[in-house]
Amino acid sequence: MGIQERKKREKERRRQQIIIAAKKVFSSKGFNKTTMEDIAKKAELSPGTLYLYFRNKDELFTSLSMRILQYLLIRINDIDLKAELTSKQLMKALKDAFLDVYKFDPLILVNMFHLQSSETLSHLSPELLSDIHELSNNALNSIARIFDKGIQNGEFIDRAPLTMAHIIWGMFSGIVLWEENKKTTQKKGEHLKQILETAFLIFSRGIEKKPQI
Amino acid sequence: MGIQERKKREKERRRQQIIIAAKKVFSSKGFNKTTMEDIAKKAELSPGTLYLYFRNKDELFTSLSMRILQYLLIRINDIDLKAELTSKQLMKALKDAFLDVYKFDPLILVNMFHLQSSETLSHLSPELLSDIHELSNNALNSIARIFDKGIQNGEFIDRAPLTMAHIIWGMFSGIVLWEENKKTTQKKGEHLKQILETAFLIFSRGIEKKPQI
Amino acid sequence: MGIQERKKREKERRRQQIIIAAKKVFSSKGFNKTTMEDIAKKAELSPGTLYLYFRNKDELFTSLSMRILQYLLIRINDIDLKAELTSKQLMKALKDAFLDVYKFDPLILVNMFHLQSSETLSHLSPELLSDIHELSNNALNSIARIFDKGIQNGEFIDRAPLTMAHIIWGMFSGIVLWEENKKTTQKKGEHLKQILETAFLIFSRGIEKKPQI
Amino acid sequence: MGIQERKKREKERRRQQIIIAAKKVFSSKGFNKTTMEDIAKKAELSPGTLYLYFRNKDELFTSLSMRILQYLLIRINDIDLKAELTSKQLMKALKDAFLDVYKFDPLILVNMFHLQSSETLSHLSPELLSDIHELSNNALNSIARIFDKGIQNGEFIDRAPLTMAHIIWGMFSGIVLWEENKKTTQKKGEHLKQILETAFLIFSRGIEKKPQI
DNA sequence: CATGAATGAGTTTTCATTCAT
DNA sequence: CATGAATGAAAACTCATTCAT
Repeated sequence: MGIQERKKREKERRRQQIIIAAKKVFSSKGFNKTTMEDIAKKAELSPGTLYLYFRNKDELFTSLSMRILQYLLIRINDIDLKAELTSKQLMKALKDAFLDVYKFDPLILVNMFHLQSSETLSHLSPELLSDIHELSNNALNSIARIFDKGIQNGEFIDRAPLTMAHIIWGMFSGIVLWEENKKTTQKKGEHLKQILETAFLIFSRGIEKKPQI
Repeated sequence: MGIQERKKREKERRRQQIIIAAKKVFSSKGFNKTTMEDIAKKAELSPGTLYLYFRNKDELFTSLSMRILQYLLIRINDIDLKAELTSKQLMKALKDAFLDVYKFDPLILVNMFHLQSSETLSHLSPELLSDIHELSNNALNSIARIFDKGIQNGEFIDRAPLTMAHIIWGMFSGIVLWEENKKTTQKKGEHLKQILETAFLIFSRGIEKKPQI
Repeated sequence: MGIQERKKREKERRRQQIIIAAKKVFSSKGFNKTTMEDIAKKAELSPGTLYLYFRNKDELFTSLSMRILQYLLIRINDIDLKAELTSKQLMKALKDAFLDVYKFDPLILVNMFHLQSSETLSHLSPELLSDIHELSNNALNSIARIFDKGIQNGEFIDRAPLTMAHIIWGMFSGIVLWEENKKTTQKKGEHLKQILETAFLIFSRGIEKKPQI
Repeated sequence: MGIQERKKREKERRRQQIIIAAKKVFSSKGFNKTTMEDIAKKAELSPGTLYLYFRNKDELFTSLSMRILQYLLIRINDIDLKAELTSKQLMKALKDAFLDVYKFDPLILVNMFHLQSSETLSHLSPELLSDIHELSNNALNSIARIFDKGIQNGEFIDRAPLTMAHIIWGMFSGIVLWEENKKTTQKKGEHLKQILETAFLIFSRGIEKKPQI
């Protein structure tokens, strides 16, 4: 059984290797221009091997997107709700989590939006599909719990916490996408971190009953 | 010259026809999976004809994005700053403008984010490229002017108005993207209008010095 | 409408061109080793063009098989039942038809047996599938009618005419396959025409109530 | 040497295991679409193991065909020519032998006809090739001897007995192939046993000088 | 002996684009 | 202007076979 487990771990490691290679190619070539052969070369594997770990190209790219969701989920869950953090402190922690997600991989967010076509979806295995749903729902629910705490406290305005979660995630990813976009099209772009800081400030003030500053 | 003008108008109309067809196909198949033939079929034209109106596929898709920016710009510019509107009323008008943009075309927004892949942009003609930049800058500047008024008034917190414009646009498009995404992947999705209303509420409270409610 | 019709005819002609090229390649390289590119080259077309006329490789090869069934059907239907032919003469005509089918294309018969796997079938369009069924059923029914005449006459033994049709077709194709097989494996093989003559003699005697010779 | 023999027996048993698995996969997927991995999976072995027992794919498939020839040969040779059987009785025995071959393995017959593609045969080892030839020649010669007896008796018409053997084998295998084919493509098909009975009746009458019934 | 991950050449298939009509 | 058949380069994907463990 030790052997079986080790093999499983190794298989998973290989998958991650490929995903990392794919991410690198994707970052430099863009989604459309990235071929399976490019990825194979970067991963120092043969094209055929990729298909031992991913059913098809769409599934490989989808797995890429899942990594960022997984990372977000981990970071969110790290924000310990049990500890005696004030809502203010929780919001700060949430902001940091999001900024880390961005640092983790600015371009992978872009990739996530390729998931939305039903054409792509139809190429995915049902398991992968439900994994994605579970992941994103978990992440949003975790965020919602943070807001809920503030609402219970009487510190936040009384709106559906899940809706708030959707808004903060939408705001975050929208800003990142838009600014990455600007960066490539106009070769400038405000300093993104600065924009995100302001965005989170506005959001925080927006949900607090008695915002200061 | 009357003839020339009519011809020009007709040419423009045909372009719009194609853009509309492209948008429809794109929304059901996704950017990557949409082929020129798909679009030609939907527009009831031959593939070759598409190339009489658009230099190549990338240019066609870019034109798609420009429509929404154009529409947004028109709606924003309709908000008359000279009139005796309070900042509150201006924010309300801004919200309505965004909601109209969404109603105008929920799916085309998604398309806009495909522009950012640098490989697409490198195929565009310089004119088209600068058109896009001008459009989006104009729109953002118009929004920024609204915020600026509120800041001058002392009603809004004192942050760079252009940054605020970026944030509201990012938030808006991010939420729309995310929810449209949910709709296709999970076949459900909160009622988007509701989410946007809450989002604008939070944003408004977030930038007001003394938020009520 | 004249134009439309001409185009349709030309399209059909092109299809036939491709089928003929495919047949040639198939005959010299064997089914498994024949690639789409081989066929394209032989037809002096590009690989992509093949896919304008056939959905995929299986469909192209299936169309190949249909030609022989079509040819058989034509030849069978040429045998005029109304004419004052004796059963004996009808059998002679039938034999000649089969020998012509063989001369038309000895190897294509082999190809027909690739149709039988459900895996292949699943790649075919439903229309093509039903075309095949219709064709083969028509051919068998036509043959059966010939036998029926002899049975009504009292010249043939009284067995289900359709069963007889199945038997003569099975006998014919089985012998052809087997001998073609021998030819390639053993580089010899009885003279096929001779064997078929004897086979038809035996069959004829077998169904006649009072066989001579 | 007892050990050696046991090892040899075990090796042979394993070969048979693989052949049986191959046959199952082959019958559902067809010759061309069957992969070595499919077979390995069905045999609950790894792909590599297959190559310990068979030089390559073609050799594996050829071995499949040999089984049925071996079985046919055994059954034919069981028909004891020395015993005081009339030609009629011999024909009956022959028919039973064929029906048994069919019952033994209806699908493997199909496989035999894939041997004929010359590209497959060129990959075979010379030993295997001559084994096949020997087997099939033996079987046909045995059948021919039965016919010869009837000819000598004056009961059968005077045609080359080997030709007759080819015809009966072709007829038999052709009918089986055709009907199996029908079964998979049309999901119906006359009852095969009935057709074969009629076929043998017709054949018997066809070769008898004075057919009854 | 057995494994099964890896290979990589070979194949099918796609699709933006062109061009003769 | 409009067509749509044809292109062909480029891409995705397959699978018989090998080999280190």
